Amino acid sequence: MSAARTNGRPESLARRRILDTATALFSLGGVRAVGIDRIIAEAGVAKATFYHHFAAKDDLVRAYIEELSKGGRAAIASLGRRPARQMILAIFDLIADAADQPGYRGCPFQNAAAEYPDPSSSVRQAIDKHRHWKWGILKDLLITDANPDPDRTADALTVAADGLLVVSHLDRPANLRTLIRDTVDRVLGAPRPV
Amino acid sequence: MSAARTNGRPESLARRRILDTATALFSLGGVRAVGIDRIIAEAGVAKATFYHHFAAKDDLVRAYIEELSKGGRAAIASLGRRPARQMILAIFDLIADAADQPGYRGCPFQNAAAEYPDPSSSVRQAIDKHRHWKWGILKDLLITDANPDPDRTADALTVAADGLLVVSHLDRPANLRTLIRDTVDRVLGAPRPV
DNA sequence: CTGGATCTATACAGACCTGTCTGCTATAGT
DNA sequence: ACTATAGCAGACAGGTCTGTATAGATCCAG
Repeated sequence: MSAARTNGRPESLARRRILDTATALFSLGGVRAVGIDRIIAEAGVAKATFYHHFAAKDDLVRAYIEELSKGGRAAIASLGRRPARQMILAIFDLIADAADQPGYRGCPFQNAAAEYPDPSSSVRQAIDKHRHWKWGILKDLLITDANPDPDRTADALTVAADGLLVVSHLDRPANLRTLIRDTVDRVLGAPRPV
Repeated sequence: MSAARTNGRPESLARRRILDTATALFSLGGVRAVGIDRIIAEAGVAKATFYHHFAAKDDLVRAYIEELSKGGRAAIASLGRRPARQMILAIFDLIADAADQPGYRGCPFQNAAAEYPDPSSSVRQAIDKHRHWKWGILKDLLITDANPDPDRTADALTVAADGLLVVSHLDRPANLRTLIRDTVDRVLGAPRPV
């Protein structure tokens, strides 16, 4: 599956290496802080090759965002089927999984957005697309769960997810998984343990 | 009041202009994207003067964070006294006030943190200090409100505040004030309107 | 009245950045 | 066999960045 691009040819190996390297470096160090020179050096690729595949750095950044989005979709798809409520909890647990990774630096979508002030930039548009997709996933699960107000509750869950992503990075709470469960329970109105 | 620094002399006018200019430019454009040259140009200050007051750019960034923190404290202090629960809601409404500002670009603390990956940097430490202070404010209000678990609920409110700051910027919901009230109600367990 | 602090103006070093260009090689489809 | 695609290597232009240095003006306290 999916070693192919939109046309028939297989994806270029060099392009793949560039994208993988960029994903690692951007996530760890931020977008502006990582230069093209470093990316092509660590990817083992000539500069001309880079600019053959990407018209400018911003195109790489957009591809990086889309790569992250693809990864997020795959992570959720691989969760398997469960009841809607458990599904939501499993999705939120992915936040803890990410935070457990060494070198976790917070949500890369939020971080990238912070470096692109212009909301009409292609990078921000790619981020918007991902966020809209994720919101739709949550809403669908809430509908399945017979939630009385899925739109509004999806908003509240989005707030919770973003907040947990920020807190998991900046405050590094010891009991993150408990905090996640507690937060989801508060938003969905479940009885909270003492 | 308070035109004085730690020593007896009044705060330097040039330093004040630098800090005001930096606050405006950093908030709007990000930290890395705004250079020293632009700051001193718009502040109307010589470069030597800048480096007389700040040893390096990072010192200015730390001062910028502390300036923002001071502003946040002042904003909360100026709310006046009300019952604890209303106080919490008033604090959260400050998020909507900020989002209504033209050129709002999201929480400047979150944005600055995104540009400083190293948690031990002085910038991140200043951000940590501010976050800890804010958490304490919320906890104290929850104690006053006779909340059964003020620590855990302060965590949940912090999650809510950070999430609302992200969402108010990236999603720009039309009914932000309603979303804020709804979120706080869910976290504190109040009956939600249909 | 003298020395220190504050300030302006400007030039410069050295690093790093993005993006272009030239040359050359190898492979694969038509 | 020809040509388009993909790739490597490296130089280079032109800009921006931080931070330092030089040289002089102003003001105030001891």
